[in-house]
Amino acid sequence: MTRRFTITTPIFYVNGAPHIGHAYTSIACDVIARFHRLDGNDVLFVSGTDEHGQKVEQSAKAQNVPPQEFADRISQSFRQMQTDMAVQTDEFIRTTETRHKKAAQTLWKKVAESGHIYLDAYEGWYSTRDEMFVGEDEITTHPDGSRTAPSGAPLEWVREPSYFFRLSEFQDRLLRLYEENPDFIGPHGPKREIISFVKQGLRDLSISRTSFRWGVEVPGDPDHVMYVWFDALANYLTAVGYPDLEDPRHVHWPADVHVVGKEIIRFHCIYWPAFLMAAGLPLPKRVFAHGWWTVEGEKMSKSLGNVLDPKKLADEFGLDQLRFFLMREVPFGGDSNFSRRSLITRMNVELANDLGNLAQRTLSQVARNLEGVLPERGTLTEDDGKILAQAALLPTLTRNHVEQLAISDALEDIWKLIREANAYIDRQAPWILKKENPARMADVLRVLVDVIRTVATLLQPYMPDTMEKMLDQLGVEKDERHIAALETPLPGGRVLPKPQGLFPRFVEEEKQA
RNA sequence: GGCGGCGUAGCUCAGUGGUAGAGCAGGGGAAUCAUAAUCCCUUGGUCGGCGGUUCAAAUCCGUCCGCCGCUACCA
Repeated sequence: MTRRFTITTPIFYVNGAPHIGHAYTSIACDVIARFHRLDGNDVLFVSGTDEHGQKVEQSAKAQNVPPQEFADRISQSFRQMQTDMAVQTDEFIRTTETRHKKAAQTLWKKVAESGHIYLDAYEGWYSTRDEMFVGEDEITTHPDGSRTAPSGAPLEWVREPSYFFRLSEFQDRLLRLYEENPDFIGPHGPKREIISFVKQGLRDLSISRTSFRWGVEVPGDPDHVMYVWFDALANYLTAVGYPDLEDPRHVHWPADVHVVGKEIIRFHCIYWPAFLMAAGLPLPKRVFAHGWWTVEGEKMSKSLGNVLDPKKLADEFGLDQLRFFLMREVPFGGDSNFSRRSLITRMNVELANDLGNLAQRTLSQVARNLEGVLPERGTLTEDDGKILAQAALLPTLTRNHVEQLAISDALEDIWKLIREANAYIDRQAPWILKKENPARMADVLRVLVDVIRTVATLLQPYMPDTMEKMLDQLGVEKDERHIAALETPLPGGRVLPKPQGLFPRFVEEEKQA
C-alpha cells in the first residue's frame, strides 16, 4: 500500500524579500519531500504566502500601491526563490486567494457552530500613530502618568469589539495531546517551553479585528476581519481542498509534519490544534521547529546589511552545493552559522575530495581499463561483501533519519560509506590489479560502482541536479533511480559515458588589497 | 523574576552511569588510479566551577558562573 506523506513549510509573510532563512526552510522540506517521493510514497508538499494584516496594508500604502498588488509582487518573489532553489512544491497557497478565504471562513463557521467563538471587546494600550496595541512590558510610564510606546508615540486605552476563541477551554486537551503524542512537538527544547506555557494557563484569544480591513471577512459580520493566525493557519486546510471533502487531496489530511521557524512554534502547537479540535477536524501528527542562521557569527539583520540572498549564493557556489551545505552544516532543529569559509571547506573536502574524486577515480579506471563497459558482479571477497553490506544498509539508515527529520544525520551516514569506499579503493588498489589480476580489478571496480550508485541515489533529494549527472555517468537508467531499485543490481555490459568531474574544487579568488 | 536550552580536543559538534569520541585544522608516513584528490598512524581535553549520590558520573542530584531563548494577540 502506498504511504501518504504530507509536509508543509510555514507560509511566508509578504513583508520583505526572501532571504537565506526562507530558502533554508524551503529546502529542508523539499529534501524531505523528495526523499519520500524517491521512496515511493504519495507526497503532498505545501508552501505559500501569508498576505493579510495591518503591516501589509501599511507597507502597500507607503509604496502607494493597492495591497493586493503589493502582495502579488512579494508572493511572486517567494515563488521565484523556491524555483531558484529547485524546491518542488505541490501546492502554493496564497491567503488572498478565493479558495483560501472559503476554507478559512468555513473553518470559522465550524468553530463558531461548536460554540467556541463569542463576541466581546479587546482592550489595551493603543498607539494611533503606530496603529497597534502595545504590550504592558513595552510601555514607558512617565512621571505625569502618560504612557508612550517604544516608538515614543503616545498611548491611549482603547476598547475594540472583537470575536474571541475559547482557547482557555483547551488547556487540558492540549496537555493530553502533548503527553499522548511525545513526537507532536520537536525538538525537545521548544517542546518544554510550549508545555510550560500551556500549564501557566491559557487566556481566550482575540481572533478578529475592526481596526483595519486587509484580511478575510468574518462570516456574518463584515465589520470584522480575521486575526492573522486564524487566517494563516487555515492555509494548511486550503491545500487539501477544504472544505470539499470529495477533493482528491483531502486524503492528505492530516499533515504528517508542519515545519516551522522556532519563532512561530507556539501558534502551531497551541492555537492550531485547538482550532482543529473545536472544528472537529483531525490534528497534524507533528510540528517541528528549526533553528536560525547567523552570518559570519552575527545575527542576520537589515541594519547590519548582512542579509544573505540565496540566489546570489547559488550563483556563486552552485545550487546543489548551497543546498548540501545548508542541510549538512546544521543539526536540524539547532541554530547554525553561515560562513564562506565553512561553505568552501565543505565543498572542497566533502564534495570535491571525498565524493567527486571517488566517482572520478573509479569511473576513469572503468573508462580506461575496461573500455567503459560496466562489468558483471564477480565473486565477492570478504572485503567486497563488507562494504556492499554497508551500502545495502544505507537506505534503511537514511530513511530512519529522515523519518526523524534528522537530515544532517542522514548525510553523516552517507559520508561514512563514502569514506569507507575511499579506504576500500586504496586497500584493493585496482591500479595494481590492472597488471597482476585484471579480472579481480574488474570485480573491484564493479563493487565501487555499486556503492557509488547507492550514494548517488540517496543523495538525489539533497543535490538533484548533480546526482542526476552522476547517475548518468554510472549508467543508471531513469527508472532505476528510486530507492527500491537499489535492490536490483545493474546488469553488466552497459557502456558508461566518459566521466567528467562533477564537483570542482572552489578556489577563493585573491582579494584585492 | 519564572520556565527552558546550552557550556566536551584549536574549530564545529556527537556522546544521558561502566576505561573520553567524530569531522575539520596540526604532525609523521604510504601510495600515485583520481579534481595534488586518497589511505594509514598520530598530537591534543582535569567533559564551565564547586559539592553530593554511587563500586563507578561528561552522563544523576544540589549550587554557583557564563551565553542564549520563551514569558500570548506585530508576524
